[in-house]
Amino acid sequence: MPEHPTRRFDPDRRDRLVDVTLDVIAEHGLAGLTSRRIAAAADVPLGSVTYHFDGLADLVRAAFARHAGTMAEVFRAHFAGVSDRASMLEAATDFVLEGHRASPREWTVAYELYLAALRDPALREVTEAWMGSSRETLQRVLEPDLARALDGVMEGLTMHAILTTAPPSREQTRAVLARVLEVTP
Amino acid sequence: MPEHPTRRFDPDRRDRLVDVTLDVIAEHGLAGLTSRRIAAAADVPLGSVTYHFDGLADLVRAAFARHAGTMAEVFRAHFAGVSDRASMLEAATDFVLEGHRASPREWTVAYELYLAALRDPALREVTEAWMGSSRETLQRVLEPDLARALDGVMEGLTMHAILTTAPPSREQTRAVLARVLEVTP
Amino acid sequence: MPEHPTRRFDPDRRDRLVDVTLDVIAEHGLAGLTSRRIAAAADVPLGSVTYHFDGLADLVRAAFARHAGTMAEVFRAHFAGVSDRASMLEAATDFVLEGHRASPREWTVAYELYLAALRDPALREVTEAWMGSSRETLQRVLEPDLARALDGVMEGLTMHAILTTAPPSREQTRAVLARVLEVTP
Amino acid sequence: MPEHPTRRFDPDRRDRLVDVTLDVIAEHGLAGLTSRRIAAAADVPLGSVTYHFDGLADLVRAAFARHAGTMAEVFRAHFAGVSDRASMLEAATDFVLEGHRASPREWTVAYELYLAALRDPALREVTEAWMGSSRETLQRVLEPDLARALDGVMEGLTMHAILTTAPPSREQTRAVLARVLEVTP
DNA sequence: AATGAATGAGTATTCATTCAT
DNA sequence: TATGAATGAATACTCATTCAT
Repeated sequence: MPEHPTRRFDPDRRDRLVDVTLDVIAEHGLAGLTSRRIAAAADVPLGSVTYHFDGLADLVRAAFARHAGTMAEVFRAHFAGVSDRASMLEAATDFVLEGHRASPREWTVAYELYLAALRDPALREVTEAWMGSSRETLQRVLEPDLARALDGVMEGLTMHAILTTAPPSREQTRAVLARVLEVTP
Repeated sequence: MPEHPTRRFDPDRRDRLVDVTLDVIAEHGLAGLTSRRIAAAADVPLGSVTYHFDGLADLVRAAFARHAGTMAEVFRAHFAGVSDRASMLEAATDFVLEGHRASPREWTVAYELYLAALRDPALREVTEAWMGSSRETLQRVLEPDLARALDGVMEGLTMHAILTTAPPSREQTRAVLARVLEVTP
Repeated sequence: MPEHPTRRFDPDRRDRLVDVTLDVIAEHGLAGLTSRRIAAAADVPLGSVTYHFDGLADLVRAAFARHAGTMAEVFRAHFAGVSDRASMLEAATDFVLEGHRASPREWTVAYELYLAALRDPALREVTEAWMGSSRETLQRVLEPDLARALDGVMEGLTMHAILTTAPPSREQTRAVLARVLEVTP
Repeated sequence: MPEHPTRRFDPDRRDRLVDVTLDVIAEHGLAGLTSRRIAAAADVPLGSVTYHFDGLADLVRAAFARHAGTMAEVFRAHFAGVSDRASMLEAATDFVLEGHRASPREWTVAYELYLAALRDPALREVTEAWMGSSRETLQRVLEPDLARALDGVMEGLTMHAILTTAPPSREQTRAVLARVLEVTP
């Protein structure tokens, strides 16, 4: 008695493959991503992967695009209530600290995307769009140069927080962001 | 007609394999790193790779360790002449701008290392040591918290500069670093 | 967004599949013949191939049978006006020269059929019938042995003409056929 | 106890793969040629095929080249003792009759080569060289035009003899060749 | 009657690693 | 000491065919 009694109808499969691909990238890295692992994680026969996508690269692009879209939306939502620099400071501080605490998986995938984008122009479009979206979000309150600077600074602080075993304190993070934003802490 | 005319004496081979491994990682990513590519790039027989190292993972660790060591030393040298916050500002600004201009290859490899370290504890030691060295360098002039903050900020600005098609201007970079360092620009 | 806008009524589809199969064989060879290529070339959904035929082998047989039938009819028509050896010589000369010039595609398919027939008895019937028809056509004017000989000789000359980059001249071809037919040129 | 006790040294393997490839082509046709079948027929692990050759196409080219070379040499040897048209007639008659009787396998492979050459320029070189060699052999005794004609005629008669269930008689074959060669039978 | 989704067997090829030489 | 030949596991991908809809 087979484990999959010939599942003939599964309309969300394409979607699930994309999600599962991000899981596999998070766990094994792009270097450890294989069709087999994806198929196994999605509980789907191997041939299904190349049936739904034009090869693994195509699936990877779809997955990264979804990830970037999700991340951009999370970013937008996180800063939705911000109306001035003072509240921006609080939101940015939270973002860095929560970011590395609550979603290391997401950041790991994001860094894989960054790296892959250096070699794949199609992914470059994804990262560009994501960056653009982030800056737009920040520019609701900040002038362009400052938005860009803050974006870079948050990125660096988050990254270091994720890479370090000893994460920074809230005060440290808040203090440096306050100076970048020229807000008196 | 052998491709390798029996090069029997080649004492630097182990070293060269390590260097060449970094080249291959820079060009093809960790995902595209194979023993065969390394051997070909080093103009060395395939068996030589697993003869000199206990498998590919071992060679990768040696390569990343060398890379981190080199980068730490470059960092130390770059900030060697810094004696106060004002000169630190200039050095940091140069570092970010030159970094993304002059050595995208090195940064690419560094990001590969960061990601790989998330999964390989042995590499984690390498990144920790590197980070420690960087902070030590900065702490010659800055108090620990500020050193740490500057390190993260520089990382983020460099990374964004490398990922973006439109790099930041020197003024922008300098301005944000000045605020982080609390130096009047 | 379906690629095929539900073409529900298409009575000639079976026929078209047979024709298109010959096209694909001509272009990619029997080794490169796949259901997918046929479906794509016929602008028909993949399932349609195995819906109308009992598998690919069945379709291939139908296609080769049609090809042989068409070729036999062309042959018959070409020699329809021949009434004696002299006019046979002209017709045969034309056949060899036009054959390799005007329809290399058809000969290519024919050779694929010959080879496939060596392994598939069902196709053997097709080639036997075709050969029989050809001889019958020639025997309208020639005695059996000569008909058979001429058939073989024309085959060989056509084949060499198709395979060679430098095709033979009309005079050469005519001269050798004249001797075979014992007609004073 | 494995059937292959890790056979580590087998210097003729490359050669054997080429020979075995011709066997598989003879039995299954180019359409039925796979690396697995070759490996199994050569009693060799699968990876060995692509270790010794740059892909299956490369091996196929090597195999066809060897086949053509062998066939050309057989041809040369067969006609070595011929000194005039009369002895040429006998040799040619034997060639056609023995050819289809003694070596249908060889001719099958040859026809596969002809077809493949229509699509692969590299194989075209092989067939051109073979044809050139054949004509050279015949031109030792015959003028160029006649050599060419005889070559084509023998090809056609052999082919028909192989394809037909009822082979031609020696008298028939001899008679038509005599007329082509303008020798009184 | 017709098809798009699905599948598992099969494809060529690449891989890190082993080991007889 | 060093290597080229060798291997079997793994790779991505294609295939003819099935079948629920």
